[in-house]
Amino acid sequence: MDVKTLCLGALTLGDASGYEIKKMFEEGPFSYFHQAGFGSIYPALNALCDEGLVDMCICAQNDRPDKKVYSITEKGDDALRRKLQKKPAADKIRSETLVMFFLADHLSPEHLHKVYDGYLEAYRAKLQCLYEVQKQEIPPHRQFTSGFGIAFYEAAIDYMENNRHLLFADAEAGDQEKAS
Amino acid sequence: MDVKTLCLGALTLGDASGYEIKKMFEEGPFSYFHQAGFGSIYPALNALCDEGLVDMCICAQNDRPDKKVYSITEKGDDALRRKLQKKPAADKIRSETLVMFFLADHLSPEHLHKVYDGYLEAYRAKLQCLYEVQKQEIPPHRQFTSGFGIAFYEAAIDYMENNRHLLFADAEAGDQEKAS
DNA sequence: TCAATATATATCGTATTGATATATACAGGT
DNA sequence: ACCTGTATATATCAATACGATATATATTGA
Repeated sequence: MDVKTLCLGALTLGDASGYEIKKMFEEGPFSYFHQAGFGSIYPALNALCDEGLVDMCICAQNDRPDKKVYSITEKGDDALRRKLQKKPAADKIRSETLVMFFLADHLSPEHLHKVYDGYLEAYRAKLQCLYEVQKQEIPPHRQFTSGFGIAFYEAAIDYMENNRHLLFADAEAGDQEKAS
Repeated sequence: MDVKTLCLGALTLGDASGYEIKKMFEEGPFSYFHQAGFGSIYPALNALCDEGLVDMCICAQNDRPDKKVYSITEKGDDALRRKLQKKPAADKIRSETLVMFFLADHLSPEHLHKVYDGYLEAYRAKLQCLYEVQKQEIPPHRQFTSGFGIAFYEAAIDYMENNRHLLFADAEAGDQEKAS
């Protein structure tokens, strides 16, 4: 699924600028199952415009820089439906933090603690974002999607809190030896 | 975290060929938190070899094609430790399936059912892989890591089974109208 | 014998990432 | 008044990664 398809999907929620689409991936409804950066969103929107799948109009703002607002066309909606009719690719997860946990014996205990604390905090923040999303009135299939994210984050936070000792077992064994 | 670092990390578990490293990402211990394809693994191993971070020896096999077995050097282990001492980037999840669920109103009910069934099945298979990993004798910090994956997959499967009705709510409302 | 599958490496065009540049506007400190 | 930092907003580009394809050997089952 390329960024062009993702942008079309984002625009089915309403007209938006490239910057606003980026925020949907950063802290909005898409944030826990996909992401895209400016370097792929802006070229994608330009390409979609050239293909007639979205319309663009420049919107002047008083208190902020001007923005380009995009809206999906009927042709764009058809193209999106065609692209979504395919078999989805397998999920791709890339967690540098879990790589570090997996190789914890190659990290200093201080760094490992910092990484653990930062990860828990990031997950709690993400969970709060999702609670906000689900407060709004949304159709059932999107309740399902944001509920999925909530279930995932809650399980992850719960697991981390209750199994902390496994991760720090080696370091704490070292501490005990020092103390005795 | 680039593929070179990931390959170094994989080689801390023991000597391996490029093909074997790929399998670690596909169904092995790395499979639920990172992935890499041949197109990045083979060039990465060649680069690591040129830099002296891994050694390579060609291993002739009777019943299979020859393979190139790589092993991490002391210099490679130092380089890995240095790279792991940095702050990890935020997790990146890309799930085409969840994009489809989010845009379920743009899918045919038949396709949506197929995608749902396929996703559940894939998650159950992944969970079985992780149960196998955890059966083996592994140090506590790696029990933590595979346990994290198990907690995630169990929560996801549980959520999907218990909230199915939300995803298919629109389609079933349509069915009821037809039936009445 | 033929087709399919698993093992094994390699390459290449395309797409994405991540960093950087540019610019406007507002808020807060000195 | 001036400087810094932050938020908004768009754009570009080199380095990297992806995904498809090609090639080759060996085993298994029809």
